[in-house]
Amino acid sequence: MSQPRWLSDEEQRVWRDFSAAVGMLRAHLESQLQHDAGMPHTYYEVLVVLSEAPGRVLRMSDLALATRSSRSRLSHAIARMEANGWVRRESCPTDKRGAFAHLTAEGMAALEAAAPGHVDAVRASLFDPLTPEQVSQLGEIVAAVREGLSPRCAAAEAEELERYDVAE
Amino acid sequence: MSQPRWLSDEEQRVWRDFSAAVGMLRAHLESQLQHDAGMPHTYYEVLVVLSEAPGRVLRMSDLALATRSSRSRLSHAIARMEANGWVRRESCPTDKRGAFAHLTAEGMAALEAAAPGHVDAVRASLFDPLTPEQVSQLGEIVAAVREGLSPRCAAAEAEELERYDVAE
DNA sequence: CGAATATGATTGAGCGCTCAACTACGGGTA
DNA sequence: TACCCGTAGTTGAGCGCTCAATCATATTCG
Repeated sequence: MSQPRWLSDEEQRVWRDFSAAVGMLRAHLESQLQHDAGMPHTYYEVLVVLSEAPGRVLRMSDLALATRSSRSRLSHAIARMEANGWVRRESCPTDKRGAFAHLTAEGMAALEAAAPGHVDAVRASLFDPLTPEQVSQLGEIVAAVREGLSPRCAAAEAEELERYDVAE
Repeated sequence: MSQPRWLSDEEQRVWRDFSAAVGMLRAHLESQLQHDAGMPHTYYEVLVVLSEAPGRVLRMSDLALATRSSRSRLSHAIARMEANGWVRRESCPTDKRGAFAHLTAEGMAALEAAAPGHVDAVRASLFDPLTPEQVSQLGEIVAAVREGLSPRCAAAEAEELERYDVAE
């Protein structure tokens, strides 16, 4: 750990290309959605998850988990989306702390209006440049990265807690 | 174009995993840099590019190009980084509109302090979960995506201009 | 030359995100 | 019952980003 292990030449090249490609992809999709549908990509993801939930309703916490978002971020997001008429908040009768987020008809309409353009953009910028073989390779690669990252978060949290224990 | 072409099941699965993996990776690296070095990843990239430039100086426009950033974003960023003492602005004598961004010794020190932790995080979260073969596959994939995205930007710009021509 | 246009860079407003409180409620234990 | 801690969700401040407008200087062309 003391001696920094730098990246190999190939790793460095791959990392820089990766960083650039992902950055450009994000920027491209973000701007496409913003221009054509007037929403950021994260809001789009919220609409997608809600639209697939039974009854188009989800507890805030579950929605945050499904969108890999913090509760705070989701809370701010839902506030805006509620102002847009895309979502309605409902309080939970069994747990008075809880809140539901309910997709409205207008929210569903906004999603349906946004989806085709977004899907086209995703295909054009990600899948079209790749061979079918590369698509399947990419599938395994991102699955491995995701796998490696999930426990890592847990470990970081544990370390964080441990630090608190030591400090106090 | 009129009938929306949806993603295949595999494409959808790959896209969602990709989106999740990239999001988690970004969040992880961003928070690591913010916690350990007190800077966002974009500032880190500015420091890297400046540190590799001859004389550690670059024109604002060139720096924006190299970091794939808008001039506006870079201008705001350099303003903060100058306040941090990491960068010094200098006016260009031959073109009075121009400005140079010059990496200071403190900026170099900040980069050197941040680099090992960041590189460790990149390796741990991206390269360690992958086989060497997957790394090389990923290299070709991101190169293809990047390639596909660069002309696409140019095309979008052209279309944008055309729209203005038609409108007025 | 002089007017129109193009280019380099900055600015301010508005938005989404993070972080650290904070409120409010639920569940466990003495 | 009363207390304490954990959980659900919200809030406000601060930051980085985008977008459009602006300023100053180059360049092009009638």
